[in-house]
Amino acid sequence: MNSSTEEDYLKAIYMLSAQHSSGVSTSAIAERMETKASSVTDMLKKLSEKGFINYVKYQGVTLQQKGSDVAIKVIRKHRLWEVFLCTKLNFTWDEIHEVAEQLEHITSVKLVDSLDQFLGYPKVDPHGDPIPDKNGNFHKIKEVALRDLKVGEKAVLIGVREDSREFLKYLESIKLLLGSKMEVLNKFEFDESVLIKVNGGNEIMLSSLVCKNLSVTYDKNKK
Amino acid sequence: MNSSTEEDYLKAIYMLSAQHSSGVSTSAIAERMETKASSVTDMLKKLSEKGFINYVKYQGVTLQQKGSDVAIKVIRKHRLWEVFLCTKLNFTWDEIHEVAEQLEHITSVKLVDSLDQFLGYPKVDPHGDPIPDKNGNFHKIKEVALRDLKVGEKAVLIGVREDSREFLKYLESIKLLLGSKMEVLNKFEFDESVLIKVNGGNEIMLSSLVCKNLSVTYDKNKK
DNA sequence: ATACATATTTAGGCTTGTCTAAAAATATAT
DNA sequence: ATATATTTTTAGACAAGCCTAAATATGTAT
Ligand SMILES: [Mn+2]
Ligand SMILES: [Mn+2]
Ligand SMILES: [Mn+2]
Ligand SMILES: [Mn+2]
Repeated sequence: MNSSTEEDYLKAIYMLSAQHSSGVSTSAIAERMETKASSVTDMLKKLSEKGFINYVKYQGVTLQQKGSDVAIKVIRKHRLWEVFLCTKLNFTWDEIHEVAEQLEHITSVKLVDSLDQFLGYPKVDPHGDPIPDKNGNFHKIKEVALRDLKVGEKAVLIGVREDSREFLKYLESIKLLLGSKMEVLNKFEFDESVLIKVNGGNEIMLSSLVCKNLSVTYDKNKK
Repeated sequence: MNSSTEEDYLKAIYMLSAQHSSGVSTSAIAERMETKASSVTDMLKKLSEKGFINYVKYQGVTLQQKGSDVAIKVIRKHRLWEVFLCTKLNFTWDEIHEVAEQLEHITSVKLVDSLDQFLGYPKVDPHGDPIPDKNGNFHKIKEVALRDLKVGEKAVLIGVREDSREFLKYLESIKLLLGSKMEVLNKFEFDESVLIKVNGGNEIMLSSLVCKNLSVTYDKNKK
C-alpha cells in the first residue's frame, strides 16, 4: 500500500501533467504541495524506485501507468466524498475540499463503490470536475478558460481551476455558480479584465485572476 | 492537534480503564495496540508530557480529563461511522470495524455533527455499543456477560465484547444477533460451556470463550 | 562564449513512531 | 528471605517525511 503522502504527490503530478503537457518540474510540485523542492526530490526518487513515475535528474517527471492509476483512484474518492458532503451533509462548496483531502486516503475497496452507488453514480463533483468511474474512465468536456473567449461569445460555467475558500466565496457573493450562462461584453487589455453579462441580466467586471480560473464550455444555445 | 496514533493510544487506554478499574498496564496497551511494550513506554511518556494521562514509571496509567475527552470524541466518531456504513452503505457488522478505525481520525468539527444529524442521532452502534453525544455524554445500560447468568435466567443480547470478524461471522452463522432473547438451560463447569435456548426456539451450546464475549441485559419480560 | 540567475539536487539533521536487546524493577514461589 | 520469573524501561537503531544550507546543473542575456 501507499502512504497518504505518496498518494498526494501522485495526485499533484497527475493534475500538473494535465496542464503543462511535457514533464512536470520539481518546483511546480513543490508549489502545489506547499513543501520545499528538496523534499520533492526525495519523494521523486522513492516514487521512481517504486515504479510509479519516470524520473531523470533535472529533467522533470512523468507518470507511469501504475502511478496514473493510483492518482485517478484517489481523485475518484476525493470527488465522491465531495459530493457526499454537499448533497448529504449540507456542506457548502467552499467547505468540502479540505475534508475530502483527508477522506480520499481511506482504503477500502468496498467503501468507494458503495459510496458511488449510494450517491447515484454522480458524473461531476460540486466544482464541476468529472468523477472517474470504477474503472478509472471519465470524460472531459471540452473546456476553456473564460479568459480565452472573444467579445460576443457565450458560454456556461462548468468548473473552477482553483479551490481556495476565498475564491469560491467570492464567486458565491457575485452569484456566479456552476451552470451560470455568461456573455463576454468587453475585454480590457490594459489589466486583462473582462466585462460579462450573467444569465442575460447583471453585468459584472471580472479581474484577470478570476477569468483565468473559470472553466467554461461554449454555449450550444447561441440563438 | 493529535496524531491518529496518539488518538488510538488514548482510545485503547480508555477502553482498558473501563474494564480493569485500576491503572492500565503497559503490556495491556501493547497487546491491544498490537505493538511492543517499549513502543508503548515511549508513547506514554509523550502523552504524559502533553497532559493527557497520569503516568508514573512501573505504575500503570490513568487518563486525565483531557485524555478522556479526546478518547470519547474518537469513539463517538468511530461508532457514528459504523452506523453510516451499516445503514447507508449496506456493510455487514463484521466489515465495518476496520474502515471505522480509519474514518475515526478525520478531523472536522462540522463533519461529525452533520453525520450525527444525517443518521438521525443514533444511540447505539451496530455492535450494541452506546454512541456519545456532542457533549460526550452517553448512558451505559446495565450489562453483564452471558457467562455470569445463572441457570434459568433470561436475557437479551445487547452487545459484543470482541470485534473480530471471525467472532462476528460465527454469531451470524448461528443466528445470534443483537436483540436475540436467550434463556440459560444449563451450565457445564468442566469446560465452562453453556446451553441456551434462543428466541424460545433453537437450543445452542456456547463455548466458554463465546459466553465471555457476549454482553446481555436481563430480560424484563420474564413471564 | 561568458557571466549571471534560476532550478535542482545533495548533504546533513530533525521528529514521529517503530523495533530489538539489554538493564532494571516488580512479582511470585519456595 | 532469596531465587526466579515476569514486566517495564532504557539504549541504540531505523524508515518516512520534512527542513536548511551548500553544491551543481541548466537557462538567459549580452
Ligand atoms: Mn490528501
Ligand atoms: Mn472538487
Ligand atoms: Mn484508529
Ligand atoms: Mn462498534
